[in-house]
Amino acid sequence: MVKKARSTQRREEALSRESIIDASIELLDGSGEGGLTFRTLSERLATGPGAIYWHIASKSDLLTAACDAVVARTMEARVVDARPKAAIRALALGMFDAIDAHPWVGSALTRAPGQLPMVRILEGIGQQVRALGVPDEEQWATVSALLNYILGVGGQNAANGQLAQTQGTDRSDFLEAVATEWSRLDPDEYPFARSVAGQLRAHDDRMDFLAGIDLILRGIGSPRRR
Amino acid sequence: MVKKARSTQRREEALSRESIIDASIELLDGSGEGGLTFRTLSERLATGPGAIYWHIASKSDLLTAACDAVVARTMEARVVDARPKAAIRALALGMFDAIDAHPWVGSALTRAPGQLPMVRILEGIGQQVRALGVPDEEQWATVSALLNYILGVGGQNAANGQLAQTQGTDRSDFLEAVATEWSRLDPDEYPFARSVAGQLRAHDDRMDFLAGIDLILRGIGSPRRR
DNA sequence: ACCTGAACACCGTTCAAGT
DNA sequence: ACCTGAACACCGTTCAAGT
Repeated sequence: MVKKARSTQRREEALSRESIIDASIELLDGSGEGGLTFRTLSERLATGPGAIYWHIASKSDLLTAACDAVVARTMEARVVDARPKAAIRALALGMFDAIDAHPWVGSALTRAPGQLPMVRILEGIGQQVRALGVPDEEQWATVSALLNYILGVGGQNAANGQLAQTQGTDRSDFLEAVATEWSRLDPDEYPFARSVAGQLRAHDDRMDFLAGIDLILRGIGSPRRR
Repeated sequence: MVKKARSTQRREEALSRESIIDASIELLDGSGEGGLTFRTLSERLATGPGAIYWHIASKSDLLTAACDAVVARTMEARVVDARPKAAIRALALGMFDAIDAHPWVGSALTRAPGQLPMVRILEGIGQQVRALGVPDEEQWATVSALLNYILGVGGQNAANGQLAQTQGTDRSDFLEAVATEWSRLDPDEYPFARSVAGQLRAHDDRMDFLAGIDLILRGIGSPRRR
C-alpha cells in the first residue's frame, strides 16, 4: 500500500465528476468503505468538502457512481462466449473477481437496487438466458435467481473483506476464526455447521462460487417437476 | 428549580441486554435502520447513552443481536416438513417473510458473516440437504448456493424497503419508478431490461423468490453435465 | 455492579461569501 | 460557473463521577 507523497499541492486540473469518482475508487480500494469521507476525499482533491457537492448529489450518489464505474469496466472487459452457459459463467466469474478486488462494490451493489450498475449485470445475464431459449414468462425468475445469487455471494465477500480489514487480519485468518467457532458449536443443535467447519477452512471461494452458478444453470436445463 | 423529571416515566425494570434488544427491534421496525441510534434508544429506555454500553459491546453487536432474535424466532416457528425439498422451501419462505416484515434484517444478515444468525439458517438448510442424500463433498456448495440466494434476495428487499421509506413512497411506487426508468433505456444496449420492465411492475416478489428456490432445487436433483 | 450525562472525535450536508 | 471553509445537526463511543 503506497501512500501518495504529494502533500498539500494545489490541484492543477479542474474538479470534475470523473476525477472525483476516480479518487473515491482509490480511497475505497485503499482503506475500505470507512475510508471514503467527504473530508478525506476533499483533502485528496485539494479542495473543500463543499466543492464536491457541485458535481455530486450525495454520498450515496457517489458510491453508486463509483460502483458503476467498476461494473461497467468489468462488463466491457469480458469476452462473450458463443455458448450461453459458458458466457453466463464467465460473466459471473468476472463479477466475482471484481468484487474480490474491490470489496466495497459488493455492498454498494446491494444498496442501489434497480440502478444502473445492477441493470448492466441483469442485461448481460438476460441476453444469455434468452439465447438459452428459456420461455418468456420464465426469463425474469431465471435471471433474478442468477443475479441474486451473485449479489448474495458478493455481499458476503464484501463483509468478510470489510471485517478482516477492520480487525487488521486478512481473509484467511478470518475464515479460520469462523471455522474454529463453528467447530465449537453444540453438536446436537448444530451438527451440519460443525461438520462443515473443516470444509470452510480448506475451501476455495472462487470454485465454490462457480459450483453454485453451475447448480443453478443445471436447474435451467432440467424439466420442471411438481 | 425543576425537580427530578418524574414526568418522563422512569424505568421500573432494570436495564438488561434483552430489554435493550427488544427496544432496538421496535425502533428498527418503526423507522428503519436510520431509526436506531444510541440516543433514540437511550431516550426510549429512559437512560443515558453510556448505560447501554454496560450491556452491549457496540452498535454492530446490537444489530447482530437484534437480527439474531428475529432469525431465531423465525426458525423456531417453522414446521419441518418430512420431505426435504418441501422443508427447504418452507424455511426459505419463512426467511423471506421475516425480512419482508423486518427489512433491516436483510442488511444486518449481510453485515455479520459467519455469525450466529447466519449459522442458524445454514444449519436448517444443511440438515435438509443431507436428508436429500447429497454427497458429502457437494453439501457445502449446495447449501451455500441456497443460502446466498436467500441473502441476495433479502438484501435487495431490504434496500427496496429502506429506499422507499427514505423517499416517503411505498414499495410498489418504488418498483413502478424503476420499471419506468428501465423502459426508457436505450433499446440497442438494454433490450432485455426493457422487455422485462413490464414484468417488474406486475410481478409477485414472493412467488418469484420461490421460483428461484425451485430452480436451485431442480439443479440438485439433476445429473451433472460437462 | 450498574447507571449518568457531559465530552470527544468524528460524520454528511448546507450556505454565505469569494473568484 | 465554480470553489471555499466555517457552521449545523447529527453520529458512536468513552469516562469520570455518582448510587
